[in-house]
Amino acid sequence: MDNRSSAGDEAPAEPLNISSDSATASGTSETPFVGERIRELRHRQGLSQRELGRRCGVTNGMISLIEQNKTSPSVALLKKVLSGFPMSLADFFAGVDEGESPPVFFAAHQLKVMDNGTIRFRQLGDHLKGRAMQIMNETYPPGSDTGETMLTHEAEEGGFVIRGRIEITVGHQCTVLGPGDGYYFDSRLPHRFRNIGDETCELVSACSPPSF
Amino acid sequence: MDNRSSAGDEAPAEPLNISSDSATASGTSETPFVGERIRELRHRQGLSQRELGRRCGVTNGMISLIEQNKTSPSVALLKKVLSGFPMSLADFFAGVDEGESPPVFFAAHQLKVMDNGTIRFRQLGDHLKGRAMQIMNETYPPGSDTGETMLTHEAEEGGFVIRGRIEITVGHQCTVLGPGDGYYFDSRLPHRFRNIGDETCELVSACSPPSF
DNA sequence: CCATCGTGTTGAGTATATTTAACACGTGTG
DNA sequence: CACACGTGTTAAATATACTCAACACGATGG
Repeated sequence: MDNRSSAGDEAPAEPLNISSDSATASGTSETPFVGERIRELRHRQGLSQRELGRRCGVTNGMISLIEQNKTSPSVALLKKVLSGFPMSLADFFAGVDEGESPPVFFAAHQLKVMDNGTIRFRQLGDHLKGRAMQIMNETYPPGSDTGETMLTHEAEEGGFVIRGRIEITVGHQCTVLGPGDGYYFDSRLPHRFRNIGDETCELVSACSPPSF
Repeated sequence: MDNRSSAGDEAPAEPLNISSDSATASGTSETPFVGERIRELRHRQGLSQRELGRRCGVTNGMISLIEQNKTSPSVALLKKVLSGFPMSLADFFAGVDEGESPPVFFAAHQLKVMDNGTIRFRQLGDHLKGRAMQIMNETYPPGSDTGETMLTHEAEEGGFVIRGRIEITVGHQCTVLGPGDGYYFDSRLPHRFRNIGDETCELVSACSPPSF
């Protein structure tokens, strides 16, 4: 009935550890910022390790180890610790790797242009990493269509129609918008932009956080 | 020299456990959303537990346990898992307790209008609480001026000029932008918008997070 | 029918997170 | 000086996270 001796169930012939994968995605799984941020938050509130521990139901020793990055706390424990400040998990991780971004102005010809063949996107700025938003000026010729789109990551997007008309479908809702109209929705919902008129449509959109 | 036998070093006469603290701050230290979100993200990418595990260097069994909320992963492991999508810790926790916001379309006459006397702001949506962005269509008559503005809270803002010309000062930088040009800066820097031409200027701006 | 590949789950063993209770150092006081 | 109280750190014990390898179920194909 069973296949216990079947050939290679789970044969990790090679370690497959992160060693070679370390170049992938966002890195090495080390999280030194956790300890630093906890200590900073605690000091800002003028608390000792023991005081904080008593507030949130965690031992002082554990807080010491976390702050020294000698352990990587479980999500559950980290939540307990943060409840002593108080601060949410989202807020804790939100400000982790933000660098101070210098002010920038963009002349029209300096914008990053992406072209779909038909639809043209003019984006504010090139490298969006670390930015809160992706702002674009989009041009839809008559008949153009994005097809059904679905962003994998959590985001919100919205925008204004500048000229022309465009049909927007979000989830099960569908409308045609004209100049001065606007939209705002959760990017995880499937959405589609389609120019069903005979005039080119232009709009300005913003997405937070950036989708790429 | 030492005080090893000192009275009550660390005398937790009462358990002081979370039992009574459970009502404090943001709660019970349970994090059921972690498993749900991981599973959702994995399905959205069409990955099996084993595939995801191989990508990020975590065993399939561990992913199974996480998705069932039978364990609370360490921050380090969660980071490894997310690197398989890829998604940052910040993005993961950012959308944790947001209610699903319904898609919304706004006809031009339904926009919330705010008026400075001279400058007119037409805002996408009314109650911005819980939203990632504040998107506005702004109209600056000739001679209008915001004066020096400084937001107290951390935010970024940017936008496009639709028509007319406007002088924008951010920190120590100053430029005049025309149709098709754009800007993007950190809201904490002092900034000022001024129409020094003889034509009304219109622009679309976005700010994340919303300033009010 | 049995074998093979796929999936997700689970018990046992190992590594590590977390607690408990001590330790070391500094400060003020009798 | 001894002593009480403050801080942060740490060894040993315990609880739990994490891995490894199996198990159970379903689909496909000989």
